[in-house]
Amino acid sequence: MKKTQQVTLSDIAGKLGVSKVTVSKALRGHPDISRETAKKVKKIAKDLGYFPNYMARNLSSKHSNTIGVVVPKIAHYFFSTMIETIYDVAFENNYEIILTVSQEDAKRELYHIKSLLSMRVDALIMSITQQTTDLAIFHKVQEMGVPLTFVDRIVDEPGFNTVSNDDRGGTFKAVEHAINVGYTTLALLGGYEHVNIGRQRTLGFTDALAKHGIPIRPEWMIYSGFGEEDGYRDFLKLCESDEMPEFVFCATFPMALGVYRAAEELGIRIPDDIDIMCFGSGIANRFLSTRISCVEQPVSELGKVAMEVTLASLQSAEEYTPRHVVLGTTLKLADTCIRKVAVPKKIYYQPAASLEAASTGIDSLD
Amino acid sequence: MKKTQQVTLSDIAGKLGVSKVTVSKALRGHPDISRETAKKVKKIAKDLGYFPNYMARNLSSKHSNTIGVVVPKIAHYFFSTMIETIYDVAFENNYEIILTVSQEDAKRELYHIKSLLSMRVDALIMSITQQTTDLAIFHKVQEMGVPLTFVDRIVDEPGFNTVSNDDRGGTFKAVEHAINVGYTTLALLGGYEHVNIGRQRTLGFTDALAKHGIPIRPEWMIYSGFGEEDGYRDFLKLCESDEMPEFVFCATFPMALGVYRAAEELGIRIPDDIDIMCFGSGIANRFLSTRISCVEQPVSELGKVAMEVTLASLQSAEEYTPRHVVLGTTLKLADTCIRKVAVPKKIYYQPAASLEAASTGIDSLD
DNA sequence: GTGAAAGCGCTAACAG
DNA sequence: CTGTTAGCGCTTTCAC
Repeated sequence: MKKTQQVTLSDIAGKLGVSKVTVSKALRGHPDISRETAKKVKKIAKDLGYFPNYMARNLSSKHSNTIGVVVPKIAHYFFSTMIETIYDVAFENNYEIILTVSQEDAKRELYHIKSLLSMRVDALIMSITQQTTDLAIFHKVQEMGVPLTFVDRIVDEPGFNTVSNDDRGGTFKAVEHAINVGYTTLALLGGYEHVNIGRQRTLGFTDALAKHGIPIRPEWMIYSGFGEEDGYRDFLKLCESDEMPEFVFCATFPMALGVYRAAEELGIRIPDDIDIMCFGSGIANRFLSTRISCVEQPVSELGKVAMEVTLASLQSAEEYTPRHVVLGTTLKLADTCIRKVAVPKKIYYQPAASLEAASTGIDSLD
Repeated sequence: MKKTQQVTLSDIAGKLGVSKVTVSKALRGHPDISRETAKKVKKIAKDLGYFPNYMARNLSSKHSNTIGVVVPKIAHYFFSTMIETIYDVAFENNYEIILTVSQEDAKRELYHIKSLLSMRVDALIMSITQQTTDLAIFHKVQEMGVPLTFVDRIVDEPGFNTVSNDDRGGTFKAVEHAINVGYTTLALLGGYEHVNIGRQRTLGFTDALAKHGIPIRPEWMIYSGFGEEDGYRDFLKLCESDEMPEFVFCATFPMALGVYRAAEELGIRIPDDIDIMCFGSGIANRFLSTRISCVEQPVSELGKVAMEVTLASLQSAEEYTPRHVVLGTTLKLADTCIRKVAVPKKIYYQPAASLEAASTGIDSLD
């Protein structure tokens, strides 16, 4: 479809018998222009249905008033909430957001970053994918003088702003709580170790075990991803081991949901047979019959702070000094890990009757 | 922070001793250029870390390869899912999406549309807010020759593309199902009547009642919004009426969730004491102990079709003929409205004992 | 206060 | 195949 001829500054200028510079200034409220002409200009602009052409404006003014955002997912409680806040803060500050979605695909992420750079965004905010390993583009961004803020899924490199949760400390608190509750055999479903949040949450887990002199059992530390399906699969895998732990910590809420579903299908009761906690929460939690106790992360706050840090970098005249903000978490107890309920079970060492029951559960999985 | 001097076409041209036009063409794979020079150009471009400046490109080429999207919310199952699909289709077609969020605020919506127009998006996709009444801007968009596609929350005006659910038919199916199950006293929580989806779903409801000769009782048609809180409040209001219906249809899933919560707090059992269904679903449904039967809407499909329709409008040479796509829905039965279970109760006509129980429930609300 | 000139980085049209 | 010439619509000097 062919666009209608747009009205331009010159159109207004011609109509009023002034130059387009005057119009441009008038429209932007430049002090050069008299109140009177300004008013006249604005009226005509409105009558003509004038819309400034940002492409042209940005081309000459060298900045776009635009911030590029790259996230792995959007139909996801954590990200959509964070993004919504980013939009709100941007709106308050007259910035426009250009949001792109990598779908957890590093190639697509790279594509979007390049695209955003080509659109000449003034700054970049991103949560990297689980696959991202090549950091070259980030250094390129840095060279180009475009402030870059990592949020939640951060990159451990100097030179960039980072805004994250206290992943390690939060996990530590939760796991220590579980230990205090009385559990001595604890497992971790850690997502991916090569991803920052996975690594940090793992450290929080091992910190707690170390502090309380509980030996770490590698077979109880499982990594396969951060999603619900991963949690589901991890839990099944855990069930195959010779001995079951009393408690499982999941690196994300979706993973815990996967565990929840798997346990339900296997007829394993939470928290009676096995107890769980996780990092973060989601909408579904309110509606579970056994709501999962979790490390509550300040989701909106992450987005807000990321924007603030980014705007601050934009303001600083020359080089910006990268900032690193770590937000605190709080333990939120619901229906799990309230008191010790689990009885250590060694499924595969149990009498035949129980074994049978367990495997029936497994079969029902299909 | 000051941006680094960007490398331009001329830089590459200078380095290679050719003109910038050659470079421009080479980079875009224009057939004019020989394979050899093209290769050389690309190499230097890469070495220099060249990024095309889209502002400049778009300014001269008159289109931005960009589609503007305006939605009321983003941290919301329906919209985030739809948006994700929009992003996917855009990506496949080499379009960039500029997403804006109106937060159900008509002023903000208007602001964003203007902004998008100023960014010279090639087309617009939108779901209007619940407040939107002034359609002037949409006609302006039309005049400017920018294809506009409404999705889900559509506007009943000629000249625009619309992609929506079969709201009326879907609701009809559900309500008729409830009637077939045996219910004769049915209520509707309809959201807002002035919003298209509210109006259509209301029609579906009344259609079904009319067909089966069931009188419409205005006090059982409540409107106050589409959110969870609205459903919650509406249900409390319903409870205040002299007589309770056997069945309630909610215009959205969040509303049904509100009803669910309210009922739970009042000690009213679903579906035993009152049965419900709703239009649409959400993540939480899977985890409810009583999963709500619903009219399933093709959420991703809405986004996909909206994009396709929009792209088609973009392709058509001159004027585009507006298309109106209505997507079918399917009835998805879960744990509600399976069979008639409700016993008509007239709470306020019951013996004192029951009355007391009921009001205790209400008190516990705080 | 106002405007003329120059140019942002790129593409389109045409000429060689 | 390659290059020249003209802008796209706006802002930024810098004269007047």
